[in-house]
Amino acid sequence: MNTKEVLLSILMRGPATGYDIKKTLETRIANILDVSVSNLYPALNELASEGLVTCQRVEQDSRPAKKIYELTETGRESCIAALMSGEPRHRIRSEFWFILAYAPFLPKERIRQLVDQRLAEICESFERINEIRRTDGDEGNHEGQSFVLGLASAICEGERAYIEQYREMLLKNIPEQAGAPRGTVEGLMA
Amino acid sequence: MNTKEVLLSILMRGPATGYDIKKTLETRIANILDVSVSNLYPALNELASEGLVTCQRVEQDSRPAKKIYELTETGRESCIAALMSGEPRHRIRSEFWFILAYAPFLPKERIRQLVDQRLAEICESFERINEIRRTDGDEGNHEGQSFVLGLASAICEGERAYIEQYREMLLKNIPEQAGAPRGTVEGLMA
DNA sequence: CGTTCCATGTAATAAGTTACATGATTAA
DNA sequence: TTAATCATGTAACTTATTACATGGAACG
Repeated sequence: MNTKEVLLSILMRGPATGYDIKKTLETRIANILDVSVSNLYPALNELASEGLVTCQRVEQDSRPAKKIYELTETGRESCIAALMSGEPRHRIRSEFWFILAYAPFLPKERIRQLVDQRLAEICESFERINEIRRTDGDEGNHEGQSFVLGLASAICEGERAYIEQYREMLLKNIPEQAGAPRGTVEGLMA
Repeated sequence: MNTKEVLLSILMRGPATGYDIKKTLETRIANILDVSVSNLYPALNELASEGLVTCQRVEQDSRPAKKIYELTETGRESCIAALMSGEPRHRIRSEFWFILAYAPFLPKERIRQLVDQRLAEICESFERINEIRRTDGDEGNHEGQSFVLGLASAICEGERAYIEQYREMLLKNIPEQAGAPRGTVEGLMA
């Protein structure tokens, strides 16, 4: 599943400008699927030249001109075909978790800083998600959307609760100064 | 944080062969940080030519020769320096969640299939994590390791519970046949 | 007077993915 | 006999990241 398929899926909900899509990627989708925004405009132009979307330029006064992208019938079919085949992957890439697991040789102060930073990040996404849920509450027609927002929210809450519960225990077991590693990878694999 | 820094961090726990590291990436680390394994051997060779690790070739009978990589003092310092600076990112890339949120226009049968597939995946990682925790239980010296495994396990359990609780509600709201999209992105952003 | 919002892009480089390539041993 | 484990890599291709580039309007 690549950027173009993501864009087509978003456009299934209706026409939008690049900027609209960018906002959607940064607010709604960031909690769910981290996509590179910088590739947005080139990708939209490619979709247009492939005939999967149409592009209509609209002049505005006292604002830059915008381009409204809309799915063509081919684009709609192409999107559905892509989402019907292929198995979706669920990937986590948490440098934070990795460091906690694989770098207990760092000074305690650094670990403490990382934990607090992560807690702050979780609170941020938690509030971002709940803000969206509050907004969506008015309109009733977001089957999958509200399911997934609830899911993301539940996971944020779970991570927060776990960290707060075991935070002190983790820090207690780390020496104040940077320590030496112990054991070998072979030992760990045994 | 790139592949090389991940490799250095793993080698902080002791010398290992490429294959050892590969196994570690696939079992322990896969739940935490999804890294490309294919880049492993080239990256190890680059680390060796940069003087951050040493490489010792060991012949074996009735097995292919292996190469044991070990951190140099420079490599150790370089690893700590990298992990002390830079802010770790926590990214989720779930095509599964995205499809549920942005593609309720897919046929119900496909959604059902995706949900069941995800549930099976969660069970797998849950068991993989618990297997590792059981193994680690014997040795006592994995401060961060057990913290993070507990965290990953708690999140798996949270996701599983949420999906099982709301699964039927989600499916009930999706029409049997592929439906039309409604609303616009602008509407959703309001 | 500085920052955020709107609105669009390009270019260079770094990284990740997929497929290819080999080959003996051991357990089901 | 089929698959999995051990053990290493290369090459081509597709993505992602980072930095650059512009410019007016609105808000505090």
